[in-house]
Parts: sequence; structure tokens; C-alpha cells
Amino acid sequence: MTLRLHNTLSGTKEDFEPLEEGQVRMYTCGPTVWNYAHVGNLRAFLFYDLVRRHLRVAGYRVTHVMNLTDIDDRILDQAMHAGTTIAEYVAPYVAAFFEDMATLRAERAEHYPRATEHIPEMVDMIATLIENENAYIADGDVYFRIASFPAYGALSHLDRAGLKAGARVATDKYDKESVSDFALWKKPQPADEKLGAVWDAPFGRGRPGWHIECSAMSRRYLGDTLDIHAGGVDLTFPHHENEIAQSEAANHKQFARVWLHSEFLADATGEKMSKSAGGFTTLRDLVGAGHDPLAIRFFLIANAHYRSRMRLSSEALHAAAEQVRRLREFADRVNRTPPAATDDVELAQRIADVRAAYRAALDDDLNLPQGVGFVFDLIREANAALDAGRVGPLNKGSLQAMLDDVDAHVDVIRAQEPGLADEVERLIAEREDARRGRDFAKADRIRDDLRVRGIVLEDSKDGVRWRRVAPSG
RNA sequence: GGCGACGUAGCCAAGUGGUAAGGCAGAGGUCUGCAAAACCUCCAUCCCCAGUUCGAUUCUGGGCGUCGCCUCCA
Repeated sequence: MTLRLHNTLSGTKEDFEPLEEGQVRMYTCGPTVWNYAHVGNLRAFLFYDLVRRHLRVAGYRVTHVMNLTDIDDRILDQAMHAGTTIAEYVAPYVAAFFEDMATLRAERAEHYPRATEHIPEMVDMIATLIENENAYIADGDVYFRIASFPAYGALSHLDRAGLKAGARVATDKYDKESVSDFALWKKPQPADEKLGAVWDAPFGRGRPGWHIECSAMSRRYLGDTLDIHAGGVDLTFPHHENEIAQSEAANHKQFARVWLHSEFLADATGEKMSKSAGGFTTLRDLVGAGHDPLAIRFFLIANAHYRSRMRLSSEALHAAAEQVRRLREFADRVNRTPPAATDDVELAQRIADVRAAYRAALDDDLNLPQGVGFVFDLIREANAALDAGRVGPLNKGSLQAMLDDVDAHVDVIRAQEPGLADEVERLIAEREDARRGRDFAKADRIRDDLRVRGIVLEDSKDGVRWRRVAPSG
């Protein structure tokens, strides 16, 4: 089975083959830590997580780099208003980013380079570009000369004529040769020194532009050519286009072989969620409203294909929560059901087919929603087989293996909230004591308290089981 | 103005040139002391029009609608 990925560069799905056999070098655009990430940002970050997980399922070793943009205009503005340095301003948002990623069970990348810690790499690359006349100095700023890079526009399929005709072009407050030339380095503004946002460079003191960090840091950690570069669609132009121009002009090598772009998440009104536009929802908002992080994770990666736009709604989130519940309930049932004496041959074949179909769906440009659909089909059949006592030892093993296949991507089935299980088990034991002592008031109080916290108890003849639901008051 | 995407049941959503996965919600039923879980049954002809085709939701053209990029943006 070959992994096929939709490459923005060609606009088609291509068989994936890394440069070095068995080893994938992947760079993904991370957060600008000027605020909390909103769930739209997180959709992209979880998409990266899905890519790296499936690459490993497909047998590759992965070196994944995700940058943290810790200097840009917004950060400068905010730090100035807060009367602090950019480093201090950014610290809590960096921490929040890692917390959010952990809450959503994203695997850690191998490297999280920060822009401000890689100024020498950027200065070095800019110097090369100036030397090669791909860049020029104008009034203390350094700009990339797009005219020197004929391939400019290949990724986003925008030609420069189109850019010039655009209704919204930069005003000429800068002394640029061409309106679409972009900044590599910016001369210091009066406040920058106090903000801790000025560095020395042979071409003058100042700070880096936004795009250069990705070119410089990806080269530092992954070399001249990346197997995969991923980001949100809105980064295609100009950010990724500019990265290509900088890197290829400086390195004379292809920058990234495959470009993956994830679609954005829309808010409830159907419009793109965006920080600058105002209304946006953070993970904290959703969790505070009682949504289970596992459901949010499942919604963000499995509700729709990564190249489809998706709308955030409480109904969709609830549906995702139910799907997670169903997966976990089923896994739990398979695990605790003693196998029947014999295996069901037809069921065995179905499980094998579904496992193959699931894998094929993921190999086909990471179609997790489709793969999950196949799995839910089988869960219904397997539940019926369990009802009928037709699940033998081999069947049980392959059902567990199938769930492992799915959890390799979704990672919500075996996930446990640390410490929760112990506490709930303790309260259940306390409640059982109370019931034995005929203290039903206390027993019911414990059950009600847990219900408020989002834990439902189910009494069955095999004992008490518990599960997580949305908290209720 | 330029470029592009999308429009599938109440909601989310996959998909295919041969009469449309899955989840949520809803209705009825089985099981159960009750509840829960689980299972069974029911619930769409794919925005509109024209064309290509034996046959189109799937291809082409037009229309309508929604949205994105062209500016910071995952």
C-alpha cells in the first residue's frame, strides 16, 4: 500500500517517497505566541499530529520541527502596551500552547525552535541573499527582490501581474523596488530596544521579518530540502511562497518536496475563525463549557477531511463526543468479554477487510473520516456478535488490534485522565460500602456528585462501571 | 477586479459514471427489576437548468448561493 498525499505544489495526490529511505523530514508552521491559540489554529496543529502519526504507521521515522514565532508586529504591540519585553510577554502563551497540545494529546515534535533563538541563522541567510543580489537594503530595511526569483508564485498559482492588479496592495510607505517585495529584516523602531527586540547584523541593527525564520530554522534542523512542509491554507500565500523564494535563492536546492495545507475551521456563522477578526474560541473556552478534550480532539481530526472546511458547533462537538464514547465503550466491552469457545469465520474476514480498508483510507491522503466510518460499521456488527456470544479468542484479538490501528491516529480510546480513575474507583468503593450499610442517601449523593463532575455510574451484574460524559449541573 | 473552493438527509460528514458510508438528533421495537449500554427497523435521489452518456449526485457549460486567498492570519 502506497501512501498518497495531496501536494499543493502539483495540485494533485502523489505517491509519497522521502528523500532518504525510511526517514521523513517534516517542518510545520507553528503558533505565533501573541495570544492563546484558538481551535482553528489547533485544528492545523492536530493535522500535523495526524500526519506524523500516520507516517510512523506507514513505517517511517519522522523528524518533525514546529517553530514558535515569538517575534512579530502583534507581539511588539502587545508587549509595548503591557510595558514589558517581548520575551516576558510571550512566556505565558508559550506555556499555554504546550498545555493545549498536551490536553489534546498531540505528540511532541522533535524540535520547537523559537525565532528569537535563531537570529544568527537568519542573519546568515539574509547575508547570503544580499550577496547573491536576491535581496537589497533600502533605508535600513532589507527586502527580498522577487524579480530575482522567476519561479515566484508557483505554489499559490498567483502571478505577479495578478498581484499588482490586486485591490489591496501595500501602500508605498516603504522604499521598496516592487510592491510585492517582502521584508527580510526591519530596522529598529524607537521602542524596540526596550522591548528586547533588536539584534546586530552586518547589514544594520534590527529585527527579522516573519518569513525568514522558517527558512533559516528548517535548514538548521532539517537541511536544505524538506520532505514535507505543512501549514494552514492561509499560509500558502504569501508566507510559504516567500519561504520558497528565500530558501531556494539561498540554497540553490528545492526547498520542500511536498506541501500539505489544512483547511480552516469556521465559527458558528460559517466564517473563518481568526484572531484579528475578533470572535474566536480557545480550547479553554470549550473545556470550560464542559466539552471533553478527547471529543474536541476527535472532532478536529476525524469529523471532516483535513482539506475540507469545517464548522465548529456544539452539535458537531456533541456528535464527536458520542463517537468517542462509542469507541471507548466498545473497546471496554471487547476487553472485558471472555472469548467464546470458537471463532466466527465471517466476522474474522470482516475484521480483516475493515482493517485493510481503514489503512487504505489513511493512505489515501489521510482520509480519517472515511476510515472511521468503516470502523463504526464493524463496531455495530461486532457488538451484535458479542450479544450473540459469537466472538472467539482470535476474533477478540483482531478486534483489539483494529482498535489499536484506530487509536494510533485518534488516540482517544485508551487515553486516561491521570489520577481520575483512582479517585473514581475510590468513590465507587465508598458508595458500595454505603449501599451495603443501607445508607442509600450517601450512596446516591456520591453518584449525584460524580454526575455533576461528568462521571456516570452504571450498575450491572458484573459490578459498577463508570464513564465520562459532559458535566451537568 | 484577479485566482480558487465548496453547495450531499433536521445537524456534522464520506464517497462513486450504474440508482448515496458513518456519526449525532428523531420515531418504533428487542433486551433489562429500573436505568444505562447494546442490537433491530424507519428516516436523502446528492442547489437549479442545459449538455455529454445506455445511464450523472459523480463529467462539461451556465445560473444561484456560501466561503477563502490576493493584507496579519493555522
